[in-house]
Amino acid sequence: MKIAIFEDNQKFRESLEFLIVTSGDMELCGSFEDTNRLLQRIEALMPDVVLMDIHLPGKNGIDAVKEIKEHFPAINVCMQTVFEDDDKIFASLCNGASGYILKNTAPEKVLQAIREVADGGSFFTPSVARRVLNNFQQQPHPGEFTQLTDREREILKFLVEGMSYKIIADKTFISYETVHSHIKKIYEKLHVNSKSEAVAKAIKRRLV
Amino acid sequence: MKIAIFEDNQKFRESLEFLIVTSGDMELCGSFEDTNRLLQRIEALMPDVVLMDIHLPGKNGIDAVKEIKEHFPAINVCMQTVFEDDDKIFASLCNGASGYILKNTAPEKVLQAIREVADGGSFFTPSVARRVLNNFQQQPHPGEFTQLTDREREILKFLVEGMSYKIIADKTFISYETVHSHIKKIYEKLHVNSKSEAVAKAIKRRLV
DNA sequence: CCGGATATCCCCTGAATTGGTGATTGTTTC
DNA sequence: GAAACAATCACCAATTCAGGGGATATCCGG
Repeated sequence: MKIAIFEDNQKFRESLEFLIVTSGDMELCGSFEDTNRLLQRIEALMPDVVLMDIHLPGKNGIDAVKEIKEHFPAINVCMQTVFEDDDKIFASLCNGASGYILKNTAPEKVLQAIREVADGGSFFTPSVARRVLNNFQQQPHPGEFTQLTDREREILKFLVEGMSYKIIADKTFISYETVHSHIKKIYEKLHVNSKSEAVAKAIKRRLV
Repeated sequence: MKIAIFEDNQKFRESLEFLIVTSGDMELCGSFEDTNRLLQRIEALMPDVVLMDIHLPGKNGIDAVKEIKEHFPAINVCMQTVFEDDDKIFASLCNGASGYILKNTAPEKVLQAIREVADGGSFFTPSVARRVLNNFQQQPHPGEFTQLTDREREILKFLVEGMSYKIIADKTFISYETVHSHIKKIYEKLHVNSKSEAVAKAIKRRLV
């Protein structure tokens, strides 16, 4: 299992190197303090897992992940950084990182994270996992959808699928005008006044 | 740290009980094979963490989480189950679970998960973490959005915000007819033929 | 039995959207 | 230098939507 490191802090980089080479099952195939010639380096080394810092000379780690995943989707990247804010976490994950651990993570946990990531799994520091989860849960404002009747919810779903009044009328065996009525009611309850707004709200509040 | 268990398989429940009582830092405050009188039990015991199975006599574990979190938001719940399908995972997490581990998880990892969850963090089995992550990333079909030009993307965003052609024209300082043109092009590229479909696709493929 | 909520249907009008078929001007690319 | 693309604008016809009126029928709780 080949590991590459991108980390600008020399002390920290050296301790990571030590951790890898003494791990027993990993091979350190590269260790860099910047992201210069990123793709050439990656291509030459073809690591299984990349440990990536965020603050780096050259392009930052978040953009680096994107590039790596674009060109080498099979390589799994694990972020390792001091940053714990939603922006950086989500940007990294959206760009394709498979793991996200903080720098205060215990050495054996770091190795564990690398192994999981290499194995196609994911590993988050608990506090990061919590943030991901919170974003995931994003409770619908209680009482903004519950107030929709079953029929209204059903019709809203059809709207989300992009159907016209007429098609919905056919699908549900009710008249065009009834669809119209329901939708008027939906708009009123959701405080919107067009199909696209209703669709946007429905999806964002996870009705789909 | 008080732990309560809900698990219908007797063997498995007993091994969990053993694990907890021998952990050193945890106290087993309750262990049940069904969800009857769920809230009364919880209220009487006030555990810090609940280990919850999904398949249970009485109401299932997913609904149970919802009830617990509604009435006792401070209690953290960790699912422990054999199910690894997106539906059950996401339903549990949306209902407020803080962790999700599979039944084949090593004992020490289970304890670790409980500790993390009690601490306000989250813990996922790596394969579950991966699913959460995938849902989070929702890869845009490569080349379905990348093919949109900057201008088109910009206009698509306005559509998602629910704006009309006219408003978009004003916002972008171009004519109504140009907006019309761009939108025609967008529909063509996304293979849709209405605002709401475009909006749905844009949101689902994470353009927002 | 009444009021309220839900589901169904109808009409009308003005506004917005959609789908064609153009055209012009740059820029980039081969 | 031609071809391809992006961005801009225009006109027209058909369709769809949005918002405003109404009207029944049912069911449910008090």
